[in-house]
Amino acid sequence: MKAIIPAATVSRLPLYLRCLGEIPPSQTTCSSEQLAEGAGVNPAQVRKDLSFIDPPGVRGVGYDVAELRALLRRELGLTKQYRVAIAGAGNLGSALTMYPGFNEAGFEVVALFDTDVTKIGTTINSLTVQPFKNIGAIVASLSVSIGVIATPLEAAQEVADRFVDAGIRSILNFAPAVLKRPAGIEVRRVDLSTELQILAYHQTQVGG
Amino acid sequence: MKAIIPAATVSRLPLYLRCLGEIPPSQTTCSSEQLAEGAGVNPAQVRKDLSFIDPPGVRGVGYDVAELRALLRRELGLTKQYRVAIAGAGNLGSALTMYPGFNEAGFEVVALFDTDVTKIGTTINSLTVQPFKNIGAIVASLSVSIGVIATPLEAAQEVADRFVDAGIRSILNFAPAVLKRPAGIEVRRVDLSTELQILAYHQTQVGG
DNA sequence: TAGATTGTTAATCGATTAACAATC
DNA sequence: TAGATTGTTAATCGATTAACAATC
Repeated sequence: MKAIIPAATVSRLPLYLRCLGEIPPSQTTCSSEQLAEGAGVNPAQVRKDLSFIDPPGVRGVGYDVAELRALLRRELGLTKQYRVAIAGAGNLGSALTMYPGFNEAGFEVVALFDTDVTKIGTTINSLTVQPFKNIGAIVASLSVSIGVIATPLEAAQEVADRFVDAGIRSILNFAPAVLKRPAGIEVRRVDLSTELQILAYHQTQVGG
Repeated sequence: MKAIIPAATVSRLPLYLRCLGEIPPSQTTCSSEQLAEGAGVNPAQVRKDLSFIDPPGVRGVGYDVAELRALLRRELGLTKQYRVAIAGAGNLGSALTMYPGFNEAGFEVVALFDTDVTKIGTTINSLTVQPFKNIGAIVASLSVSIGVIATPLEAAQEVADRFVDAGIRSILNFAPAVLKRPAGIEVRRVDLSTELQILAYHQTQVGG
């Protein structure tokens, strides 16, 4: 069992990884200050974060770019490919299916579900929309490990329950719902309307 | 000037608001425990959060649903309508333009920009895609106050700069970039790939 | 050696929560 | 009154950051 990395640190590691990817090959070493700049955090934060993963840093020199990159990928579990299923083939689900960033980051969308009979059987990004009731068999046969909920609010809890039944333990939820789920199931919520509401609050603050 | 509400509290207020919206009209009062359940937090957290906005709570009774709802909407600045401009008319930008949750929450997408000449002039959700270079005039004439970046990474900083030039002070950024910007400009970042990477990390933890 | 930069400690800061008096 | 539930304090917890010895 690996050391437990604080959640706040885990959420910053991908930023460091991205920052490393933007460093030109001519530069073989980088400092915590450079990573901090790229991630928008404090240099001490970077060093503290990296201290959880036994980093390849050399005092007076910095971090070896290639080594740190490989280490971060290993720690984040990105050395293997993850297969993703998306529930909800509406505008958002379709856009996510075609989102290039997922593939770039090593994730592959392999299944797309909907309950709407007018959508089932249609093809989006060379993926045929499947009836949601087949989720169990499809998730098992395609070894899906991450489920994405891109359905309306009303369907979200039901979809989450079926995902869990099908053996999925990681869920990315775009519906504005706080999902009930058993222990051990990780849910990340992306709530687009809430993000705008938070921005709206700040407009009231700065004299807008 | 209003009291400053901690950022963590601000990000939970929309959850309480949503929870209140789901309470049937027959129930005129609700407890911190009920709100906590709906938002997935501790009841003490709810009371503490609400204490920043002088809540209409009555000891032994609870909060008046209608009053608390109105207060939260007022505090979050949701009593007025906000106009939103989206940069990037690709799959994600198109999906966001059609996202029903924005309108439900009181936000109106009034402009959609792209630099791609094959997209300019086409119509998405009855909105004509505009050339990005016209952003200044359009933002001013339509009183846009929130900008959304749904472009590829390469264009994100440039779009942010133009948004700021055009007078936008609140930005929702879907590109995986940490944007440089002047003080007083609020940016919320939604990084879809990073969310998956965080989920991937947890799969390495629980024995996946 | 002098300069640079890490790794780590300890201090600071802020957020969460338990506890309970106030009070309906 | 007894029971319920808020508002608030104080304790706890965890995250951030300044500082600096270690060391290349």
